[in-house]
Amino acid sequence: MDNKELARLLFPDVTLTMEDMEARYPARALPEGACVTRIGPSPTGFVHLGNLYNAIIAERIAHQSGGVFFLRIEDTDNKREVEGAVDIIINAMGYFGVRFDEGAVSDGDKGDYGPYRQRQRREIYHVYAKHLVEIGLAYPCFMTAEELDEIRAKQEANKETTGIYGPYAEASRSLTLEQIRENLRQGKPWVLRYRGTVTDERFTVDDAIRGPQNNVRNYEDFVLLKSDGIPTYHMAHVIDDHLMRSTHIIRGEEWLPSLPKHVELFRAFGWPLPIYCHTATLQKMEGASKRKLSKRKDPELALAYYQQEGICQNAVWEFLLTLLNSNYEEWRLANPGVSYLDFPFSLSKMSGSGALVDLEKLNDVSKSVISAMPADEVYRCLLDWCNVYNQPFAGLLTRYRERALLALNVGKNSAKPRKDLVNWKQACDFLRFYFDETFQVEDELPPEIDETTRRTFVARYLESYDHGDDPAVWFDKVKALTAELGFAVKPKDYKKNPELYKGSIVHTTNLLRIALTGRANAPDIWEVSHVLGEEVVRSRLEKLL
RNA sequence: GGCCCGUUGGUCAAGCGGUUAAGACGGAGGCCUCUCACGCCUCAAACAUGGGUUCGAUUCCCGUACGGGUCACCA
Repeated sequence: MDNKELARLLFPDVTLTMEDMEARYPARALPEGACVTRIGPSPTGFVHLGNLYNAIIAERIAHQSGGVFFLRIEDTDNKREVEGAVDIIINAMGYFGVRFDEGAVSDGDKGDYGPYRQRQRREIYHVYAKHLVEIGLAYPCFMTAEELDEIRAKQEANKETTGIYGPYAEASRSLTLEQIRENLRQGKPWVLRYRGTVTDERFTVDDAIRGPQNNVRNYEDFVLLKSDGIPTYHMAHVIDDHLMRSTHIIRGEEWLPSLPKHVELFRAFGWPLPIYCHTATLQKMEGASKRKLSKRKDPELALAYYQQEGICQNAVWEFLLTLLNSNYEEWRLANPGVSYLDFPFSLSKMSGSGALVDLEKLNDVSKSVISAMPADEVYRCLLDWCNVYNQPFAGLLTRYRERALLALNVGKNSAKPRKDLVNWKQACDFLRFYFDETFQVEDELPPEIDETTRRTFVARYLESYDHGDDPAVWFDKVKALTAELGFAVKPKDYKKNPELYKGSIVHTTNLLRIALTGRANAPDIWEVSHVLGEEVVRSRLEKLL
């Protein structure tokens, strides 16, 4: 068989060579040690946490080393592609603060190593496909789906390893040039297969996360080009990451089993292997066992879920960073107020086993993150979110901007800042009482206070109320009034001798709190009063007269 | 089923031959306190299992069990 002739027959349009490709995509001019990484999502319309998880690793590795991080759209499967999916990916990544240096952008490409959409790289792949045919490492296969099924059924019946390899590839491998020419002339569909080697030979690849990975050398005649001329993932990965000069391949562990194929191809082309980093799969608890997060059953897997819930972008990063590098929390404690981007991220600190996504933990991280953010930043984020998901509230935030900023600042200046806000959705609910439009009395007034006492208390409170009082003076007045009406000023006194009092200061302050906020659980009364302003304070209290 | 990866408290995890086996979330109790939140203190809670190697194994090796992944013209 004349391989050169076969190559010309199969790829008549290919005129460029591998050398041309090398010239078009030269090695990147980057400082020593700079890493080039990427994410390669498929445009299925569904972006999940795992995508972000891997994106964060790749982004950190690249930017921490002064390298390049890019976005490549892996759209080789046109059956799964969804309209607008590329924008969904770009927007979701953008929402969570993942910034690309180059790659696919909404209306095209940015960068010198494109195209960054695999379907547009068809000609590039064909150069390499042709080369493999020329050197006898690839051949066309005309087997139909039915024939493939038959082979599989036979293998299963014989308890043999399934797939196309060795003897099962013989029929296709041994087609003569004439037979191939004839098949092509008849327009029979074909795929290009790699010529595997059935052997016991093993090889070891060092995974940056998992250490040495030992595997049997690829024996399969796996598919390189599908019948539409588009490559499979295996082929595309090897060629793209070589030409785009990726130094680190960060991808899920589900790729580990196909590593032999990739190593085989890198060697066939004579290229150096990139550094593989196979990440653990995010898991979730189901009953008593863990399982992989699935997009069908787990809404919290979709990045869109975090957007809808209004989970703060920084919180998601911090949360994922704690999963990725266990020393992150320790570092954060030692470095409050510093950007998470300053954290020295390390691949070797990553665990090879799957982490469980714990929403409780996320919420805890989230509370701390928001609590540490300055009020104006919280305001900005909250407003951004509301503009999309809660427009009425966005209107209030805009109309009462000053008051909202004050409200978001409540408890912030203390040594132990409050952690009232968990996410933007919950924040809208929490902040409702600051605005008359959304204020409502949700809790019962304390039953310890009868109606007459209530009226007297409120009337006297309003009489002596001076909006200019500082917290200490204000509280002294409350205490005096509380005592005067027969309530214990110290809750402990009441606890000890309940018969001596009508109730305690807990009840009188709760009366004020509920009148002002509608809730028994709310921040400091004095602070709230000063956010609301004297007019609102008086009007809300007067309703109790 | 074959191959691959993994296994420290409920969860995330530190540990890298000798430790009272960290820490965080969650849980329980307490303190602080005008409620709540915060903060602080205390408690309960773990090395899957059987063999080796070793003076000594959570740590190294092998088997077993369990969990996960993968076996496509999907990525």
